[in-house]
Amino acid sequence: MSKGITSRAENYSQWYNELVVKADLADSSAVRGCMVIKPYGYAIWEKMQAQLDKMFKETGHVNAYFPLFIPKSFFSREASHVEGFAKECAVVTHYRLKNSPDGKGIVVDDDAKLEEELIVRPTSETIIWNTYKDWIHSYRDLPLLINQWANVVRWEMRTRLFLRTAEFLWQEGHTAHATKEEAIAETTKMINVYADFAEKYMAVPVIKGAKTANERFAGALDTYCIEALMQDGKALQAGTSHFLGQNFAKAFDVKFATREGTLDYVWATSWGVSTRLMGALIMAHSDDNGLVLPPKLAPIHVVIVPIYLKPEQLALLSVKILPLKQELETKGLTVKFDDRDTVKPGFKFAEHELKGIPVRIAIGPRDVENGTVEIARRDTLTKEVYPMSEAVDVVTRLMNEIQENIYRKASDFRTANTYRTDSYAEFKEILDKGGFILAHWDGTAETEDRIKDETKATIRCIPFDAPEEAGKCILTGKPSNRRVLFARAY
RNA sequence: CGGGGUGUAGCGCAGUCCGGUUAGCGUAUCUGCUUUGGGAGCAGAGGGUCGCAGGUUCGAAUCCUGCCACCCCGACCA
Repeated sequence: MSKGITSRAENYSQWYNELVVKADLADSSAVRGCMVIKPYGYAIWEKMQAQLDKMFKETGHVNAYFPLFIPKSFFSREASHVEGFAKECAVVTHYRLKNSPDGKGIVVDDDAKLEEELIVRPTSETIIWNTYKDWIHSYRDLPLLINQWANVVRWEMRTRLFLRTAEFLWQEGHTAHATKEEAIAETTKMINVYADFAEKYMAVPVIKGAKTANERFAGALDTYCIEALMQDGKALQAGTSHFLGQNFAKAFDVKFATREGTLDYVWATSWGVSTRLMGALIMAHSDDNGLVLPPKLAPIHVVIVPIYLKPEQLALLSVKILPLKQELETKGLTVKFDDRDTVKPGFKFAEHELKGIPVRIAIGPRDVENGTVEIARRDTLTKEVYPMSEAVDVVTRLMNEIQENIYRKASDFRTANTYRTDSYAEFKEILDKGGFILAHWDGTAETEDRIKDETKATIRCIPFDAPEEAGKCILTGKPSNRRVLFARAY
């Protein structure tokens, strides 16, 4: 890496603070571990939301909303779930404040203690399954395919902007099915939706696979995930889809009358992606000049910068620019005409690059004279002069080219940083450089833990497409029949 | 929760060890003129509970005590 935003930083938090703050995406908030998502950052999230929501609906899901507060007793009904989440929950214990007797501000009113504490949801399985009990009685009520867009709170000991904030925005799908097979099919379907979204929209290549028992969601029988590789060589879990079996149905007593007239517990799945995807997007593509956004998720596709000396010249340029803007908009593009007279063109160029706007058009008096425009692309930082008449075609073509190019770049990067090794010594060396490692593992939690302790590497997943291959565990030498994906992760 | 660090103008920092002019620099902001095809220049102006509370002192950003907040490293983490 050369000089610039990505290389100046000594660690990723610093990298992040520098880029995220400068590109106007988010700030740390006054509240521990939380963030303020700024308008430009939120606009990117809205684009993600819109596309994901469309994909959920295309796969038969509908949206609903469930409470933020979960009675503590709900939580303890599923044993492994409470074990997985209890340590990191925010708890509401009182419902009133009062003026402090000493006149110094406000204190919690001890008389207003809740009989049962409320947990601020870290995930909604429990409150949703408590509701599903009333909604599901017959096989005719199934499948129930619901998604919720919400905020959740997890009081993590250590937070990182976008990657692990105390409060974050996400969607969580919660489905109920009559059969095990159907629930597993749903789990697979949704991990595929996530993978498609990551690759086709975010332009981030991902590896689909199953989590090991150690890394599985608390309360799930199986967890599928997509894993992406960031530019610093660390892995990021970008989305998960869980097969919950009948665990929650049993915990919340959700039974249904089958077609055959028997009574059975329903089969469940849950799946989610969060604002962490913003982190993935930033870390996967950004360069030393700032953010690089895939056109399909960029809030602004094209910025037009007029170059002029006097206000009269801006008026003349506008005559050329406004019709061009309009024509681009009819092609479905979002176009910003940056006619601010408070900053110079050079400043605008740098600013739009920092924000990752895919294409920039500059028009000055020289262009008006020649009937041309200058078109610059963010991904390659190259610029060329075209006849005005070709501008719309060039820009629409560039949208596809840039989308493909940044995917290819990320994909090439991943290929170059994915290793296979059968030597534990080499395994450790590779980890220090960063990247994915495909290696054999004996399948035991003990080995997985020991590797984690010794190297900080975790098994990201057992890739679905891992071919059968006889080998020996990298640590113990015991037999293994396929390679699994190791990496240091966020 | 353990280890380390930092709190001084919107932002970034110096000053603190060794107390002493009116608390300073960069940047941003405002005004004016000149500039405008890659982050403008000059001149002037405004902006401060020095994290909070107490103490020592003729005098505290600076020393002492207590507290708070944030950041980094670790433990932890669908």
